[in-house]
Amino acid sequence: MYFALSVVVKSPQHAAVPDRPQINYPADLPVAQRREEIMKAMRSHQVVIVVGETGSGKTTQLPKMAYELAFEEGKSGRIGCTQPRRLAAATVARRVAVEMGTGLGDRVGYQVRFVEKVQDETTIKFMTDGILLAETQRDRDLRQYDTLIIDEAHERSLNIDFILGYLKNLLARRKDLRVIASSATLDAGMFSEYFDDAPVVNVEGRTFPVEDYFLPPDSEGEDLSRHVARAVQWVTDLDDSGDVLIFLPGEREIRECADTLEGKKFPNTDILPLFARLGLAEQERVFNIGGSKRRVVLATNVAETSVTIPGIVYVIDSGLARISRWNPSRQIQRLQIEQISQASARQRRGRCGRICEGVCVRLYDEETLELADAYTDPEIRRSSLAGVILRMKSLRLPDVREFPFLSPPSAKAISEGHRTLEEVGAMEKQGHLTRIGHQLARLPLDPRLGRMLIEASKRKVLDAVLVMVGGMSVMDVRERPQEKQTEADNAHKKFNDESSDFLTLLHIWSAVDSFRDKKRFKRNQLRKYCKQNFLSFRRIMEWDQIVSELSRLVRDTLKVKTRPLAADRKQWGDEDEMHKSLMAGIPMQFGFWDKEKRAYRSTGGREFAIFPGSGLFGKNKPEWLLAYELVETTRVWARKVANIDVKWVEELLSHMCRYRYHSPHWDEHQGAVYGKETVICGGLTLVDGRRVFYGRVRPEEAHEVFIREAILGDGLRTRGEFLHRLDEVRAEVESAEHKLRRAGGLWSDEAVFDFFHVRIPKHICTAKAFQKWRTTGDNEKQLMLEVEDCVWGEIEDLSDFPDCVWYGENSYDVSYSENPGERTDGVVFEIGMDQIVDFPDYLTSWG
DNA sequence: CTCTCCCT
Repeated sequence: MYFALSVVVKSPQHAAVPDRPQINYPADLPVAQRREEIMKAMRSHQVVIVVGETGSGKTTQLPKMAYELAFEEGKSGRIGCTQPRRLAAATVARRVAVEMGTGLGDRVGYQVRFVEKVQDETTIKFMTDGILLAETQRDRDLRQYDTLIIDEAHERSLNIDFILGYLKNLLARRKDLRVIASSATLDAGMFSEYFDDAPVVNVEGRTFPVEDYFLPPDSEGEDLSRHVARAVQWVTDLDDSGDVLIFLPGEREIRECADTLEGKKFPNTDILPLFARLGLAEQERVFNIGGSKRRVVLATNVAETSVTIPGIVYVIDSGLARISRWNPSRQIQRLQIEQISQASARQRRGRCGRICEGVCVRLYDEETLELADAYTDPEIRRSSLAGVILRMKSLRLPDVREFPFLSPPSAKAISEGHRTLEEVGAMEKQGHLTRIGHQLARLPLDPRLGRMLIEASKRKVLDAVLVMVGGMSVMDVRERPQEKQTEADNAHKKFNDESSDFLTLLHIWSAVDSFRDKKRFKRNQLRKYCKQNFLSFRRIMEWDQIVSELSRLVRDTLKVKTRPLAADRKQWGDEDEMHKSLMAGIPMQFGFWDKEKRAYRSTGGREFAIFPGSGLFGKNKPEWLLAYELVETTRVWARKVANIDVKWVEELLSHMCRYRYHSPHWDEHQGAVYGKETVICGGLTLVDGRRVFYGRVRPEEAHEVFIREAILGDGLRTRGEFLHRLDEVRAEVESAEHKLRRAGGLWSDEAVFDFFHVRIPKHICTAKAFQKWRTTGDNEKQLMLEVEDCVWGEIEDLSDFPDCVWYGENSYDVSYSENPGERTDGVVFEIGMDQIVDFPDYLTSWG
């Protein structure tokens, strides 16, 4: 039931434009009925907001309207239509191509990662929003487009928010550009206000009514699976044939609920789990409708947006979802179960009522729904901003804080993004991109992963690290079906590397690689191998494509050639160098096993445990680990780890280490000043009290210790003439002290220290260097000190304190000492036995 | 002793 709209080609001067195909709008689509209104709004405004629920047909019909309008205005540029997901971009393009009667890739085309079906004459181009974003790097004004349609804007992904902000700026520069933001959200006011009161066109969905029921947990505090079972029973009592879709937060809950439901033995029922990590075959079971059994699908959020399950009559909503939130100050991704927003609840409810009237059973009460957030926080408020900031810098956009984001990110998140970029050497303190930063901006990777590649190229281990980085950027290729967990674990064991999950990736790669004939995979054999070994064929293919793409880009941006990873491990390259390369991207992601705490302690006071999916899980804990990604669920898990040598941290991160030096002392045997060194990085002690040659690290302090302990403390093995002089002077001063009854009151170590300090060159702190200097030229002469050099101020007249007293013909030696309380305290005359008789009495009272 | 979902 289609009806054709006759359209008149207005102006013949655009005859050069290719033949215009007749544009038909399926009349049963609500959006077709709003065509006039939408086109009118587009004629009079640069930006139009179209709000339409699923089934309104906006995704397929808006591009055609924009095409019609562009033709009417004689524009020849493209209409770009973005989609959040690759599959959607491809399938929508195919549909629209059919509706417009052209081949895919001709007038209507699409581009997603790895696939480009676009030619010069392509006028309507569907693409993922990531592709459009990438195009801003090559063409800042997006000149190829006259119109851009941003679909599913309500999803508020990082890409969408960035594109909206970018377009807001671009619209001022390009008055000819037309933008349509299309959203399923009721709150179009926000978008409208954002785009300076852009008109909003509402299009109703083509859906059947859905009844709502609230079935909160019973007063006993029943657990989720019993609660779900009760809801399924409730639905079954109503109708035992309509298919049911149940929204649960995660795989574990799905598994538990599946077990409980199986136990209840509902008649004629298939229990089908559905989540993104599920193997292809198991996912496909969800799409096979028309069987005789009633299907109960237990799904995560995949079923909310990404996967549309046909034939659903009943939705059971647990009201829960795992939501990822990046904690910028701890640099940990939290993945906790949360109450979903009202918008998300509405989306889940909308998954039924598409083929007939539906029922939505909510496992919470009405008040909970009313109290829930209106919208899920947009992704930009929940993610690390390093990548976004890098991209903005590379596009030479103004500061992040001034960028017109729909929801501006927090100051904390912004500064963390900057810090991360600085950490990997992409940005200087002042905020300028470095050479590395510019290179990273050209790689379709998280900046941290890109940094690993750059480092690997320097360290000559690029081929291996390319495979590792590719493996880290795809979902785990290992599959672990519920029924065959131990079987899968056993199959995976042969890939496990005992010290590194990153090497495990290489082991898997090289196993898969053997199914290549030259460059191409022998697909059938590989598929069989994957099945036998519990690997995901699809994700392996994706991995392979990413590695090829990256090696091409690395060749262009880093000007380095790559080669396929060798079959023989011995030719992979230096494994230490590989791990050092990884560390360049995730410098602060290491930790050590704290035996007492029984946990890994990481930088910034963080703690983590090895994720059970790691090959290092349950083994004797390596002392130092490198951890890619910390995720907090039931506890903080490190997903992929490798054993590292703590020395690497110091070697690579000396600029982030704090070095503390203490206990310098003169080592007479070595003839040098040694001390202790403690190295701390991110609050972790890497090295505690390592002996260090002090002259290297603290030359001034070492020089002082040398003077005090080697010279003043008599610690030199080769004593020069000046030291004998020192001894003499010291004795002289000491004697004066006794005469004056001022022990220690004249001699000043500090004065002597100063004497040597100004005369001995600053760099000298070893016996050898000193000896060389002292024996050169007249240097030693400078060191011959006098009494005046060793005392504070002037010495009083000592003529009243003779060392020898004459009486008649006899001379008596006199010594002085200050030993209060002792017999030797005071003046001592040395009188020979033969002299006693002549010793004058008055002398003893002298003084 | 286990973790939502996309994208360049």
